[in-house]
Amino acid sequence: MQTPDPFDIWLPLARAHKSILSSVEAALKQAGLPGLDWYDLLWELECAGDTGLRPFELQEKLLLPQYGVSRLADRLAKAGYLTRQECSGDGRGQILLLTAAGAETRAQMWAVYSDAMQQAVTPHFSPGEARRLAELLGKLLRPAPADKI
Amino acid sequence: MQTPDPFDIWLPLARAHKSILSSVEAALKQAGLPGLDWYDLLWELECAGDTGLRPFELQEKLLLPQYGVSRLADRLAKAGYLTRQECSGDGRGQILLLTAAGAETRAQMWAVYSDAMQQAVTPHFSPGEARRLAELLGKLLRPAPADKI
DNA sequence: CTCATTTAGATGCAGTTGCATTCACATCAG
DNA sequence: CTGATGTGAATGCAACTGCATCTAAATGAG
Repeated sequence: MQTPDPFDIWLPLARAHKSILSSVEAALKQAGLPGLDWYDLLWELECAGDTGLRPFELQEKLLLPQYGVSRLADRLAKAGYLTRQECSGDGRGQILLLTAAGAETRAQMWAVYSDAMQQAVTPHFSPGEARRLAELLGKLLRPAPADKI
Repeated sequence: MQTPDPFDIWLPLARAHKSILSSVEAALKQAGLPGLDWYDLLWELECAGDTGLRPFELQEKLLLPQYGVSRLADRLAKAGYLTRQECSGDGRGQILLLTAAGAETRAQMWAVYSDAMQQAVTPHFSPGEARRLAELLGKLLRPAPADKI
């Protein structure tokens, strides 16, 4: 029972990622909608509701660098999809809030996004395989079991 | 037995991809080496040997847009890692060939790349799980079974 | 309180990407 | 041969990214 080659996982994972991503991005562009980076931010803001989110919180949720969030938020604000509100209690900070236009756009994007994803992923698997794959991918995200490092 | 949600696969896949990718890129940068896009191209050229490769062939292998290959090749050429040779038989084309320096760099990169990948992936799985995951990811790449579309 | 350190966020600059266009050669119909 | 169409590759421009740095406010030691 020899150690398996991590590239047997990485190579198909990377290719699958690239190919799914580009098909979804193409569908969004085709529909005249923004890209997935915008979607992810809009979605997090929608989840956060009236409380909004601080940029540094988004940074963790979206796995983006600090300046990435700063500029992404700039663009979304310029598009009217979010507002920056002063942060009571921390003069350095700000709170990002979704606007109605932002929510609207997110909803439109969702229709396209979910449909494209459905087409890109579902046909390849039986329900059992899909469940198993989701489970195994999940293991990549959790911290590794201590005894295997 | 209802249809599974493709996002149960996509979300962990995307997160795993981003997190593995950034840890590997960080390791390469840390070692003062170029990024994975350079590696991929160098590797393909190495596989191609003396025959070399046409840019449009790399385009397919690397899933890059035409201008992406054109510019990536520019940079690699400027670094001395490949040479462009006139293509006998097609006056529009060219043949890209790996140089000794390119091969050397690819080898150095491989040491770092494979080690980082090992650390990022292996600890999360038993050998059986790894095999199964590789197999399932492979299914995402092959054309979908006709009866499931 | 005062000064040093840390944290939230913005930004200038250089390098990279996406898009559309351009150029050059190839191919093919007539 | 001649012009129309197709294909391989480069490039100008605008948008985006990474990096390093910068400002302002918070925190914390003395």
